Amino acid sequence: MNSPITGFPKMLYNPKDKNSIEDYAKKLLGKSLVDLKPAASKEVRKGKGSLGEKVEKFYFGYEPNSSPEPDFPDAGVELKTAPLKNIKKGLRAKERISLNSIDYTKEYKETFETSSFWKKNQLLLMMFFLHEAEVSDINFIFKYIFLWSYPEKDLLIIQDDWHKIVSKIKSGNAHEISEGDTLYLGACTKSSKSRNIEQPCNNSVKARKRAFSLKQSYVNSIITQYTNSVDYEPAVTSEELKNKPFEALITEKFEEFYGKSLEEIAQLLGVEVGKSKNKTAILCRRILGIKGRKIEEFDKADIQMKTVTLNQAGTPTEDMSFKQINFIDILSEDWENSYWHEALTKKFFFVVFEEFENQDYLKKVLFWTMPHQDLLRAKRFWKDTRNKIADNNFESFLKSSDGLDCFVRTKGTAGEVAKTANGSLQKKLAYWLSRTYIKSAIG
DNA sequence: GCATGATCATGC
DNA sequence: GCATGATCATGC
Repeated sequence: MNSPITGFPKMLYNPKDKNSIEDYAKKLLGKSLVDLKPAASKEVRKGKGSLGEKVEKFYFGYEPNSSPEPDFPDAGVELKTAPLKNIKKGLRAKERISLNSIDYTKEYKETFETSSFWKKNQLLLMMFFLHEAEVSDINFIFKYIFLWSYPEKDLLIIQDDWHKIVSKIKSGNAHEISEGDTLYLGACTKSSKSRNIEQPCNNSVKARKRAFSLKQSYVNSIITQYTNSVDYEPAVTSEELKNKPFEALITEKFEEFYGKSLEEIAQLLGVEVGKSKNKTAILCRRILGIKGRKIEEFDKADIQMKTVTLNQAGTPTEDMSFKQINFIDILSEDWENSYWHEALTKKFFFVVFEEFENQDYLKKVLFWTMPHQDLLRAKRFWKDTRNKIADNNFESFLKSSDGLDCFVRTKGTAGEVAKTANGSLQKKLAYWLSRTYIKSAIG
């Protein structure tokens, strides 16, 4: 134990026994920290992570620390308090879970088994609480508390993720690490205020400070597994993952249909796809053996599947639309927590068809993450758009003919309008990526 | 062939 | 009822 607080009652739990720790933690279910530990109200610290520190100090009775060991070293248990949000369908992860920060100078010398991530985070005591605006953290109610270890199949993907992150450090590209590089285990940026730091294999470019993290989408899957509300189907098996990386396995499943038309593929699979606008998306799921709507690994990794149709010149026939611009929300965003940044730092899965004599033929598929340089250009576009909205200037957004990667264009059902910050109404607009840019991305 | 404004189909 | 992904229709 790390320096127990003097006078703390002995043996509320056995710090060497994971089950004892879990049982003791579970006494907080349906309660807030201050319900059981009124003394916590004296602590003045606020902000992100402060509830976790208060739980450590007032509930478990040890001082928060930044040790490379798990919080309960003898039991191998790392404590994680994590916020939930309430949406229509129930409780969901409010954000990713940040784990230990990455020491670029050390991590790349390790194997997965000796890595800082694995040493500290192989067994997590999850303490999910419902976050509420305008409520102080000691009053948040704990909803789910349980020990979490990674299922074998997830762990195969997480190992691969760890190797991807480390290989960027090794190749001197720590400054180009993106959350879209990996599937479940991410390398998220630390506070935007922290200065860039040295990386070991590249003396000329500093890198953002990052921490290992479980992606928000993966945290959601932890919750749905715990609450038995899984609604997705797997595209690959553990056995397959032992032989090949996820991306290669998925690509293979599509390769056997390269050169075939939508109709031919449907026929070969013995499925009916109809004529709707989402027929391609349905067919893609069928190719992966998915009968329903959700693909387990795509869902957990938050991979954006996008279908692209090329004309005979090899240019996509359409630009690619994203969400509507929320004219009010964008004003309180900064770049790193903006919708557009989030949308572009995800991993994409492009399914590319080629149009020929009114038929669409499957040409290829690829996983893609936006390169760092392009993201910097997207940032300039986003700032321009945000500034114009802030100035109530809705007449001069960057548009398709400006020839940039990103532009603003209308979107929405017949004549729909949306509110702006000053209460006026404007035609609904969306973020778009130009077909020229998509062409260069899919190569 | 492309830029642009507009709208559809689906699902939640 | 509306957001989202996708596509259409028109004009040049």
